[in-house]
Amino acid sequence: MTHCEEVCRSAGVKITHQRMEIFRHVAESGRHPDAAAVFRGVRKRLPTISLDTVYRTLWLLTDLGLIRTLGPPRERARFDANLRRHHHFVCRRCGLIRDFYSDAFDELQLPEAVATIGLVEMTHVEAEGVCGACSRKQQQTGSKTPNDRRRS
Amino acid sequence: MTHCEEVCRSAGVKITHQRMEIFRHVAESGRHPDAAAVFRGVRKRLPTISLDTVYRTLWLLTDLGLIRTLGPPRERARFDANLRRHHHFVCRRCGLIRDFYSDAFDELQLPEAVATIGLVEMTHVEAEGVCGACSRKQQQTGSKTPNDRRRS
DNA sequence: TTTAATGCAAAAGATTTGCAACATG
DNA sequence: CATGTTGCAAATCTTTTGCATTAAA
Repeated sequence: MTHCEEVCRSAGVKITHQRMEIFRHVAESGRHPDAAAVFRGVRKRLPTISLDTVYRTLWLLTDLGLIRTLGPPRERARFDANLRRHHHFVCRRCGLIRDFYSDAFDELQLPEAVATIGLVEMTHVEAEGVCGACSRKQQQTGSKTPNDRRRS
Repeated sequence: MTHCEEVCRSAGVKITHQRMEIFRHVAESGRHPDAAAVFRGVRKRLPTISLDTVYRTLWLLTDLGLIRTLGPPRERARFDANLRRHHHFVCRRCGLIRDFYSDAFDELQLPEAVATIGLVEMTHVEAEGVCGACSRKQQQTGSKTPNDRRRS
C-alpha cells in the first residue's frame, strides 16, 4: 500500500483516491479479479467511479510493476497483486483462481526443446479442477444432450 | 479426422462441411486459435461460413470431447485439439501458445494444501516468455513513460 | 421428408477513446 | 495554477441469440 504510493510518486504518477482503492482491492481480495469485478468491488467505497477508470488504472498499475496479469495478453485479463512466486488452482466451472505454493514446483527444470520456441522468463503450474463451492453446489443434474452444457 | 466423424455420428450429430473444416483447422494448425482465428482460417476454404457457426461448432466439439479449451471458462477461449498430456509455452508479447512435453512435469505431486481449495483433475505447466519471432522483431524501442506500453 | 444446422442480423458484453470538467501536486 | 486524471458518452470488438432458409440423414 505504501509501496504503491512510493512507486507512483517516483514514476511521476499522481496518487488519486481511485488508484489507491483499485490497488487495494486487487491486493486485498485474494481473488484474481477481472476489470468488471474490480469495478464492482471499488464502487462500494467510491460509488461514482467509472469502469474506464478501472481499466486505465489496472493497466497503469501493471506497467508500474505493482500488479501483474494472468493468462495470455490481449484477452480478458485477470489481475494479481501477489508478486511472490506461486502457482494457480483454476476452477473449471466458475473460473475461480487461487494461489498455492510449492518449493518442488519452483525448482522445475524445463526440457531443452522449449528453448527453440522462445526465451522463458518464468514458469508456474496450473492445477485445473472443481473448487469446493462448485462441487457442493451442482451435484450433476444429468445433462444428456451435449448442447445443454453450453456456457451456463 | 475420421475419429471426429465417428464421434459425431455416434452422438447423433450431423457431419457437415463446416464442422469438419473447423475441426481440421484446430487440429492441423499447431496453434491454439481463438474463435476469430478459426474463422479467418476456415473462411479460406468456406468463404460463406459465418462467425456464429464457428462459435457454435467450437463449443460443440468441446462438448463432444474432440477439442478442449485453454484458460479459465467464460473468457476468450482458445481451442486445442491436442488431447495428449502436454504443457504450454505462452508468449507475453503476442500471445502465441506452443505445446511441449516433459515426463518430469507429468509426474509432479501437488502439495496437500491444494486439496482444501478443490478437486484437481489435471495439472500442467505454463512457461511464460517471449517467442522467437517477437524477440527478433521488437528489439526494445525504449519506452520511457509507462503509458507508452499499453496494449500495443 | 424431417430435423438439425447454417447464415444473417440484431442483441448483449467487454474494452477503448475523445473530450470537457475536476483534482492533485 | 498547470497538468494529469476522471467520468461520460460513443465507438469498437467479441460473443450470443432469434429466426427464416438450407442441407444432412
